[in-house]
Amino acid sequence: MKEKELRRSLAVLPIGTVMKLTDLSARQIRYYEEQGLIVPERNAGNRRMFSLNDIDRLLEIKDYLADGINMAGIKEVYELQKQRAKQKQAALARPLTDDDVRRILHDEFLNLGRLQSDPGPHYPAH
DNA sequence: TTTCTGACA
DNA sequence: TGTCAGAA
Repeated sequence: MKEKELRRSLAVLPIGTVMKLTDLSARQIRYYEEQGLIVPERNAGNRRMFSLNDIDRLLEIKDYLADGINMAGIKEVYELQKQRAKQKQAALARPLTDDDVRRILHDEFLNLGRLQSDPGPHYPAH
């Protein structure tokens, strides 16, 4: 089941294709890269080449934005995601304690409410 | 033709 | 975020 992950990580899509697949503008896609939300590879001609994983990532970002979460918030979401990944590795050697799980679920819900974009008086969270 | 970077009436 | 310029 590793071949699949490998294929999804192959950067073979030019930005034009990504635009159609994600319905995002080149401007937005490039901006998200500046913000470190995605890290597409570059080909010989300095052209961005995206993988299927990048597509999923962009669609995910799109959803967060639709839910009223700003760039800073999305960054935090991914930062927490990285921490989550490290914790899983540590979990192999030392299984998560009830306290770990509780703390993870804690800031999980806590964030969604705290990361709402500043100018939005609309709360779809209800 | 497509994409890249930088800049802003 | 859109959009234009100038280059590759």
